[in-house]
Amino acid sequence: MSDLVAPKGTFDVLPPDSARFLAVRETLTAPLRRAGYGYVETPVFEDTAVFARGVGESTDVVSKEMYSFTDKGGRSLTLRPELTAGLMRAFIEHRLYAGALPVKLWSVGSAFRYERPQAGRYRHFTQVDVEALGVDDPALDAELVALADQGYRDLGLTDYELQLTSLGDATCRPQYRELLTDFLSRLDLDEDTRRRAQINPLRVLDDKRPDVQAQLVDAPLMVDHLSDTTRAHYDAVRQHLTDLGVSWVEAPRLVRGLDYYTKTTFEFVHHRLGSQSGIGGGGRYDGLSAALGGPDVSGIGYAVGVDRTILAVQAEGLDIAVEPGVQAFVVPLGAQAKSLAVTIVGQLRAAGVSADTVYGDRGLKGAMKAADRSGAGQVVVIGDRDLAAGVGQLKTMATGEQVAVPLGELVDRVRATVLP
RNA sequence: GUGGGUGUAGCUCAGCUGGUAGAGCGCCAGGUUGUGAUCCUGGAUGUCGCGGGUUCAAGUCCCGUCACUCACCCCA
Repeated sequence: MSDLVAPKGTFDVLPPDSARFLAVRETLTAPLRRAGYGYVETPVFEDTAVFARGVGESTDVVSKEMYSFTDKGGRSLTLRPELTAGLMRAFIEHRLYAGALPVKLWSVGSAFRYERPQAGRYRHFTQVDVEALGVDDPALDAELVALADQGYRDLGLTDYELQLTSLGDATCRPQYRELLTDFLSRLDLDEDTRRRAQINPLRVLDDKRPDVQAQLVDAPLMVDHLSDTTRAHYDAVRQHLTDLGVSWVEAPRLVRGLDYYTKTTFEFVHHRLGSQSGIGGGGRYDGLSAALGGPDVSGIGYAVGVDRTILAVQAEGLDIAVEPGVQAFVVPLGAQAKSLAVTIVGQLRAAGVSADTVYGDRGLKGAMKAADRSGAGQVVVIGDRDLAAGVGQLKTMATGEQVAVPLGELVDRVRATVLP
């Protein structure tokens, strides 16, 4: 084998599995298009400052997981570790905030983080990203959450839950943070955790270790210390979700690793995925636009991990999008028939029928085997004997029946049989 | 960054206490010089992850290394 392999933590998506990848991406994004969200593409790399200022210097993502490099012009660029900051940068750069609000956008694409690979965690992964910018309305929070949920349900997923909480805002979070810091300072924690408590005390709350959790049972929770406006916002979001028929569980210890989240915060957790169980998540962010030099507007968004969602689909045994193959196949015998076969295949395709033929030297048996594998229901066999008679043999694979059809009528006949 | 497991054919894996590499599936061909999916027969494909050591002899034992994988951490 060659010593050239896909980089650590990356993988290739190949047929037939790639059909599942396309189908999942399509199903997850269809609800967004139905809800009036517009498609956006932004660069895969951005000025490093977009993420440093947007995602937050204190986050693990920025402080140790970014693929940053200096280009030949001396610019510091970074492969995007998530899509939200780049979309927000575009929102500001093109002054979309000056138009009708909210601005509803979606995107899908690659993101990169330098992490230790694990089940469901890759250095290159694909996210569907959705943002509704410029309006702070709990109904909009609920819409986004419901759209994410709809995507999962359309895939047939059932063994997951929506975890929901509120992270407060600029007025109540600092107060709560002090309370929590004070509480944590009295606990018996290892040095790593202590350091984490200083950088972002909220993150200690979702530590998975039992001994840590045991100490946290009496920890103060953000939801108990929300300001009146934040409380009202959160209550309204939950009421809207109920009205939309979306179920959730309260997750007062839910934390997000990105600094910009405020108020509504949520995560979809799948139950059969091992430790990387979050298949999507997001929340509202009040400070992100301003942090990137834009106007002080609020926004809400979420990201769905396409790769993890595929793992969830497989874990639930949902057989999505088996490769359909082609509808028709042409088997030529001899050089003369071969050029006719190429022509017929071209005509079939132009007529909207998916079709294929054999390439390379194959005997009839091998060619029929290829026809079988192609999934074609209708197979045209043309040999010298048929050419002399001016016909092709049209075979229905399921029944084995075969009839002679005049060459001039073959394409129409196949199309009539195959297309509704 | 820390810890556990695993590396043998395209895939899934077997290979006992060291004796010179196998099965099933898949692929190709023949049986059927004009017919697939079944059946029968045959064939191709391996630096046994890599490097070093012990030994007459290493897939097997020892050391190192890399990769994959799972968990912590982190998060989609």
